[in-house]
Amino acid sequence: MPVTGHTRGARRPASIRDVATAAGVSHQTVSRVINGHPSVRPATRARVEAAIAELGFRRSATAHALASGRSRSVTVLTSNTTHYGYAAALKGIEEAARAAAFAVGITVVETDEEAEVRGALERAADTGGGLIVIAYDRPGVRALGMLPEGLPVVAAVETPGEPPPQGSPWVWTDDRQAAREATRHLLALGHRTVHYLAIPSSTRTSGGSQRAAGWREALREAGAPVPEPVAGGWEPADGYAAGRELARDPEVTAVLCGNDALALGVLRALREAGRDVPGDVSVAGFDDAPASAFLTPALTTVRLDFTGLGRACFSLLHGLVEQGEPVGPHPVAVPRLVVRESTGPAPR
Amino acid sequence: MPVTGHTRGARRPASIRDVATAAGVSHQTVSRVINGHPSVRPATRARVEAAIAELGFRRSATAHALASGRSRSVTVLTSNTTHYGYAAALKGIEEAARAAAFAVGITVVETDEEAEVRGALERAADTGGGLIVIAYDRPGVRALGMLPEGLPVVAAVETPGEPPPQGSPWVWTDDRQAAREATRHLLALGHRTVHYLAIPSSTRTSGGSQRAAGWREALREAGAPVPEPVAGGWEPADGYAAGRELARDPEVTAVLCGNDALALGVLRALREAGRDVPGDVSVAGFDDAPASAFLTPALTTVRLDFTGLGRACFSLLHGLVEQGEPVGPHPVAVPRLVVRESTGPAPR
DNA sequence: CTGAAAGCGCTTACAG
DNA sequence: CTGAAAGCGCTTACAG
Repeated sequence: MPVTGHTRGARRPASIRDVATAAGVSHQTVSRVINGHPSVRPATRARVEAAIAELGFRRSATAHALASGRSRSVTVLTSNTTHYGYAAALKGIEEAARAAAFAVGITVVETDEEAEVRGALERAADTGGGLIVIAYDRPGVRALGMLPEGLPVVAAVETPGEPPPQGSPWVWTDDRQAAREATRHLLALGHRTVHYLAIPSSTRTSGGSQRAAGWREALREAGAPVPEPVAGGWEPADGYAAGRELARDPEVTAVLCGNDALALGVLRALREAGRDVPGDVSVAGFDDAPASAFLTPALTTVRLDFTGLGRACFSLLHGLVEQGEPVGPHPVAVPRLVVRESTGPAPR
Repeated sequence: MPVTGHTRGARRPASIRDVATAAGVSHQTVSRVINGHPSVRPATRARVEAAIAELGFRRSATAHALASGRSRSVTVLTSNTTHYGYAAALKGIEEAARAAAFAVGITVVETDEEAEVRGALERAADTGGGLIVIAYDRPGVRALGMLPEGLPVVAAVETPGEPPPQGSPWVWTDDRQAAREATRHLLALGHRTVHYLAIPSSTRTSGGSQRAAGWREALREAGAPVPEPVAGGWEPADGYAAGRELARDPEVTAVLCGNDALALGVLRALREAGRDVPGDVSVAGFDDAPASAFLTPALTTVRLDFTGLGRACFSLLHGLVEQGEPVGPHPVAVPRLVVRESTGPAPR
């Protein structure tokens, strides 16, 4: 038989009314002091604060949310929590949220199906908190397209190019420029062209991301041939599979990968095929994941500050919900190419 | 001037009362149908359901939580969200929670300071949901020691050895046995002994974890000398630093690492020092992270099903809050040693 | 500066 | 099988 009642001695958490009684004021006054309202006499405030301390009172977040319609919380909508960039952004959001005493919820949306996305959005709206959407891929972009009105949201996007929904602040890093730089680096090494191994992007085609765009631009600027981008995935295994194909083609001497995990798989495939890196082919990645500097060969890659981006997302959101101020789009740390051992002069 | 009122035409979400009016019943009856209460006449139920569909009604999770004192949510308390094991466990929890339509919150606790841990616990309790604590390290273990009563909690622990707090279900993998196996594997290859590079553990000393215990047991069983465990960290950079030291000692021919990330750093350090793996020294890891099979040499490691463990945690918690049933400790998938290229016969 | 009233959207006994 | 009442713990106008 399930026990429902409280055991004697089990302390029900103190409510605002318990505090009021203890301090000899109305619960309304208690509400004022916990909300930092200015018009409370110092002596009154002191009494209330003493009662709060004594009873160990903590305001119920759920009651607060219901009554006020708002809550100190943020939910992050993402399609994934483990891939390096996503995990790092989540980490940045969490750190900033914790510092601001905001609760963080996470809702992952795996597809861009309307019902699934809508459900996630409605649940987020119901919390009375804010929303951060990681819009690097289809589910995220879809969510941005169907935001319920009144929901405070900031998004981490690939590019601020598309029309911002109802003036929501967007945060991004200049992936395109970074890809262009990485490609130029490879071209400057004497490679005739650079092949691109793509991660799934926010657009339908694997060649539609900002990274792909930057790569393509650099190639065109240099008058180099533009090979078809090859569709990769997220994981080393995907890179390995693609790498085996790439290894067969003696024409490929340089490959830029959409992330470091793919590059890692490519490295392995190349080695198995007997092609030396960087002697025969150069490989570069994106992210600068913690492992990348310790691979052999150490990976040339584009350092992206996802954690900083996460923090920026949160601080923008915080401004939005606290001050209600309109906040503009907001770029963060510029990506930086880190040249290590996996890229070198073109063969011959 | 902040706009407070609703714009004309902006739809306030339908409440239980709106539905009641539309269906010609009391809001109480609406409550019954949305909660699947049996005693509702089919015709009545149908009318209510039609009204729900028409108005697009969704029950407010926060009102539900306040009124009932319970909510369909789980908060996971962890010290980290990015290290492989933690991230994978979180992923498992999230997937299972999503399938059960539970919201998931995450609160990270970086230290085992009492105030910090207590705060996190109280916030979790306030949600009216359940708690999953990842207790592989000090913050988590500390949390288990100060659980508020009445909070449904399940923990992922290193070992079920310590006294379970108020009969909470614990989930674990047999890390000790796994470490023992890995160590035996190395010993069987002819190594005189095996060095252990530790991740931070739930106990004060780096040699206090279950992994360390299993390693030590295997050594003792074999009558091999037991070297002092070396304190590592979590990241490849930590493994690299430790690896440089290890590389100096010609006596070390086999090293077991507390996780794959450390092993990756050790691999690099060894190579830089001119020591061949596995020719001169064998290296094994723990986790079987996605990258490990694609390193060169491919890493011998212990495969741990963290995602499954996360799922198990959630399902236990689900049982706890839905059926109120007491649930016992619960082991999950046995770890499995995966032998690849980084371990081989002892030199000479 | 402070209090009495009403209400946020639901649930929980209690009647019928 | 269904409804009227009270209440979850807070906040929001409204008075004074």
